[in-house]
Amino acid sequence: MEAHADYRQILKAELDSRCGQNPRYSLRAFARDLNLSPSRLSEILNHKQGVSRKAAEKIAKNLGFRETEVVHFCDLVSVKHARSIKERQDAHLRILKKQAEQEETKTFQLKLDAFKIISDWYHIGILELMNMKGFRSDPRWIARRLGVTPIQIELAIDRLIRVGLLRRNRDDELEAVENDGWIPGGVPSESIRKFHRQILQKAMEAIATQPVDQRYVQTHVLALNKEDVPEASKEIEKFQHRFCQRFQTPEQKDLVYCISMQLFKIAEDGP
DNA sequence: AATGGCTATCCTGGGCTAAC
DNA sequence: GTTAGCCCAGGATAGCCATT
Repeated sequence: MEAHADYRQILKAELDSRCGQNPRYSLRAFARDLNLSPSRLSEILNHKQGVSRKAAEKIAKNLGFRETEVVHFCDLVSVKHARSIKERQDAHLRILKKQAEQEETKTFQLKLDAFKIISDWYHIGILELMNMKGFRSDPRWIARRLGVTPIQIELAIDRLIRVGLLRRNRDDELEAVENDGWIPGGVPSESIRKFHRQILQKAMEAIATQPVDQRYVQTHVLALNKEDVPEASKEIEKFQHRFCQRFQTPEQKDLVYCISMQLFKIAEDGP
């Protein structure tokens, strides 16, 4: 059962779902299945009448809810219609508790998703692949291009949809969602380290497998003053920004490339 | 504790309108 | 004509609450 603020929303959603599955299903049919008169159900759905906890329990059971869902449904009813203040307050507290639990689960899932997205390079690969000419939403097609398994791609797509970086349009085709580059849920530093390790691994593979005319690998070793390191980092950042602006243009592309630059210490001056 | 007023639920039955 | 959705009236019932 989805989280709704109102028990009427649950009933309407259920009716809607049943009508979707069976075009001949109706409010009357729903009333029959819930063991209510059609007029009574109509009045409930249209805020003309309320429901007692006892009646709510019967309805929830007729909807096939699990025990905890029955209680939650009854609480949503009680908070609106219970006659005693205490019963309404108790139901309200239970609803708040349940909402807090659901929020916690959702936040945790988002954090896990964000962690996976930044730490497994092919998530970003899928998003970049979408800018390619002839992009196909077929996980097998994407998997072949990125060199990972279709299952990994399917899971990655689900994850990207959950965090709101991807969506499916009416034709079930994947679409990137406009965003400012921020991944919901925050990104733990360990996942960023894992991401960089994977990219370096990919660079090593490229050196071994890609022809020279299809890759560009340049390394310079130079002596630097400690106080110049921040400025050097800033210059690399500026270059990468300029580079991406020049090539990340709206038209369709035919390849996905990775530019990765490192500036790190390989030797220190002696004591 | 018993009582009565008040309010809301629950149900029945009938009727209206619109779509098929 | 049938069906569906909605509306209304009216009565039985149940729970709350203040008063006695």
